[in-house]
Amino acid sequence: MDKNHTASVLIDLSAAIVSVRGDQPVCLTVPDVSEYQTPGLPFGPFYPERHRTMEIGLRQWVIEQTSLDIGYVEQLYTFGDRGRRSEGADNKKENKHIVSVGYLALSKQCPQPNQWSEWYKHFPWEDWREGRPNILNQQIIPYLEAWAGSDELRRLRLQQAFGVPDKAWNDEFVLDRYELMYEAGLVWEAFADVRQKEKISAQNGIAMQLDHRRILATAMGRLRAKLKYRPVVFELMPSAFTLTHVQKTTEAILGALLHKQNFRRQLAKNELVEPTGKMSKARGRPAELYKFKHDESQSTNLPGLRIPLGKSRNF
Amino acid sequence: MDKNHTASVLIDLSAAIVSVRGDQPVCLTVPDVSEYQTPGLPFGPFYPERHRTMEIGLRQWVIEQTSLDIGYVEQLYTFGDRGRRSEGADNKKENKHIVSVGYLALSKQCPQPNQWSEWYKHFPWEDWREGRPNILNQQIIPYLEAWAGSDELRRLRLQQAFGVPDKAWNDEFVLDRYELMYEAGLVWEAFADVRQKEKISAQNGIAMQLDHRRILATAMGRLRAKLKYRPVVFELMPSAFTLTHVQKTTEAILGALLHKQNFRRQLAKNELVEPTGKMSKARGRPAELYKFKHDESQSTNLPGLRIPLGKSRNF
DNA sequence: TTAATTATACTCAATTTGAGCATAATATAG
DNA sequence: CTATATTATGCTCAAATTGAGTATAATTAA
Repeated sequence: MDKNHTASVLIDLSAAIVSVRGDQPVCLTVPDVSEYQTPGLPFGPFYPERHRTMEIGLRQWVIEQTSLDIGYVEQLYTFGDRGRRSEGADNKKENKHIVSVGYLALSKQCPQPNQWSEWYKHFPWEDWREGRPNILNQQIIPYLEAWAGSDELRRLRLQQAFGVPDKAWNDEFVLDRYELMYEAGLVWEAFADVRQKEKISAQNGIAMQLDHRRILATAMGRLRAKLKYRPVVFELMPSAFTLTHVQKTTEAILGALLHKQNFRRQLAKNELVEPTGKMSKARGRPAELYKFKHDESQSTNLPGLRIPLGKSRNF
Repeated sequence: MDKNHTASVLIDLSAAIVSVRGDQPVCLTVPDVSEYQTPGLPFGPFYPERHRTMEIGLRQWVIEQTSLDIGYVEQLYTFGDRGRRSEGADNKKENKHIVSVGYLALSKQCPQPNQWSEWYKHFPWEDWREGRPNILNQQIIPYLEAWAGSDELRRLRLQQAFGVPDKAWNDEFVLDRYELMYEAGLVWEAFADVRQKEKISAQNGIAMQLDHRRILATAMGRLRAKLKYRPVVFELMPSAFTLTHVQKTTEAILGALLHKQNFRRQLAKNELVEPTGKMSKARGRPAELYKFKHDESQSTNLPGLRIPLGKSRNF
């Protein structure tokens, strides 16, 4: 067998470029021209001859295509089963297989509002800031329970991912939940057939092209996890900010509310921020403006702010 | 420009297959036939037409080539700059670029002892179980300080990675340390030139082929980190074990000693193990034999044993 | 029989956490 | 101008967790 032939692939560098607008985490998307108009993540091919590393390649085309200042970049995962349907009719003209390397990038600003898509429109079950999302009990869980039936392994995975019936919800398991819903046929992307697609339409969040929603799920989970032990929030903050602003940003990403005083205690103890002396002007009492104490290039390795998640949630 | 030509690559799936033999973490290696006889990690090409996902591809050739039972598998990182030297003379016959996807796999047994290589022979500065390794103060740190000179960024990275002069050693920053040493020309792999290679010979740990030592460093760091919040140790344990055995295995991987009583307290609190009723027979007082309470497929997501690292270290 | 070795139970102070109350400083409604 | 809403910040306090031991038990080896 000709190894070089069957083993040759193209590499796409896909980026979940995340920012926070107001109290909503958003993600840069590009519109789809095809019939379904599902948005997709921006991506570019990796040219090994031009770029020494893949991260350099990624930064390159992000600058070219978006002219965004992305500071923090982290490789997420490499997916070999891109659209997951090699039987599908989609890749007719391409003979080559495509492997996509997913990246998470953080951006302080998000200009051109219509290019940015809110996380929780794609994952409505992930935002618990106003309590347990209705969609869970009304749609997702009943369907998944039926799907699991008496299959022991399925029930176990259901318990792990969604916490049903008696375990706690873990905000980091975004990907596990999405994968389970995919397998159970609860998301649009799981169907190759047009008629089946139309049946579930835009329920359970807005779909994305190819495996892009999966990459976004990976990004969300990773960012939520990282937030708890590395000070990456500051990659999403302007140079001066109030402590409440940091908290709101953190809450947006976690999809959960935090105890205010304890959150500040952690920030203070970890000595991550220092006051600028200036004050913010808003509705209530003015707040001190702070700035991040350290060089941002360090934020990957710094000890980070342990987030006070509390017991009961919702404060 | 012909995009399809310049963007086409081959994908190698490289595996750091880790086990623990006695009190030493080991890694499966394959011997090198070239003049230097540097060992390498096992790897196999990814055939997208044959394997639905890359993890399936990896498991496939591991079974074929090693007939090992690897339970836990985790994708580590995808390296686009394989040998890091596209100018080098090594890839003369190949026109294709190679991207290597690194995996971490855990194995309970390690038969054929000579095929397995001890971690700390490749990374002697990473084992702190008998105190701070001499090689640090005697060789590595002085050299790195000279290399850093008055370069602010270099000194900062030195502080981050090696804790000099006043920060604590972080056992997870294995890759950062290796990368720094690579850049500073402290490891064999950093040189393309034969004469330069011979100058540093086998100091600073046994070298490996291509970027394999980098992949191993990534694996070590990731496993050390994971150990602290997920019960992956049990992927390295036999079906029945003593608590001391768990601790010794954990210490081997972390390269640090732990407080015995507190370690057991964590195990007890997290309800990860249950007694089998049988006893071990060894030198001192016999110890209860335990078994892992949960299905091992769960160990990826379980809450895990928070390791009591202590303040002063060395108990 | 003693010493060395290993296992396990238990203690206790220090620290960290979860959860809350109290008070301060501003804007805005009336 | 005063009351009220709103936000910021200081402080308390019990509960839980952690770090670091001491004490004692059950073996083997000398």
